[in-house]
Amino acid sequence: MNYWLMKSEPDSFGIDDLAKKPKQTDRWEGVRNFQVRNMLRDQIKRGDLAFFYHSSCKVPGIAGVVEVTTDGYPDPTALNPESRYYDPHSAADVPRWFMVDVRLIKKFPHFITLSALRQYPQLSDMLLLKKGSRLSITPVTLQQWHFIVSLKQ
DNA sequence: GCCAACGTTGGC
DNA sequence: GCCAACGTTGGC
Repeated sequence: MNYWLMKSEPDSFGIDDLAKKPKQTDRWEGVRNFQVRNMLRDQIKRGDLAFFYHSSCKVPGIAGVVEVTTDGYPDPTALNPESRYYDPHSAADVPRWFMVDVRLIKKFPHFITLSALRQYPQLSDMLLLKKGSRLSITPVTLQQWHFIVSLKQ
């Protein structure tokens, strides 16, 4: 079992939007970066856990925990010309983009801000905090995971 | 295969 | 809105 951090812009889809979905589950669609695609296709598995991170907003940070409920499977929005995620280079028989489903496990009672995360030397190696790190999904180590979930809430 | 130009991400 | 950092594209 592995741990991840998944970014979403709360202005378009935040943790409260996930909470309103049936079964508090939704597709994590629209990833269009090859490194992240490879993670979704090959590494992220049903049963993995991930932090739900709010990015590109007034106060970025971790809002809660989600569970990955599927292995990676082809992202149908890539084939839909009406979708903002449409990719004309994608084809049904050769899927180019992948996604997983996620289910809300817990919204943190207190949002953990990015600036707070940066204060802990225990997290200095966290990929999210590395300069220039822009991937929308990053791995989290077991140690980092336990440290963050144990922060006073 | 190189690399300039361009596009995107995302914190600030 | 700015801009650093990084990814992608495409001419050569």
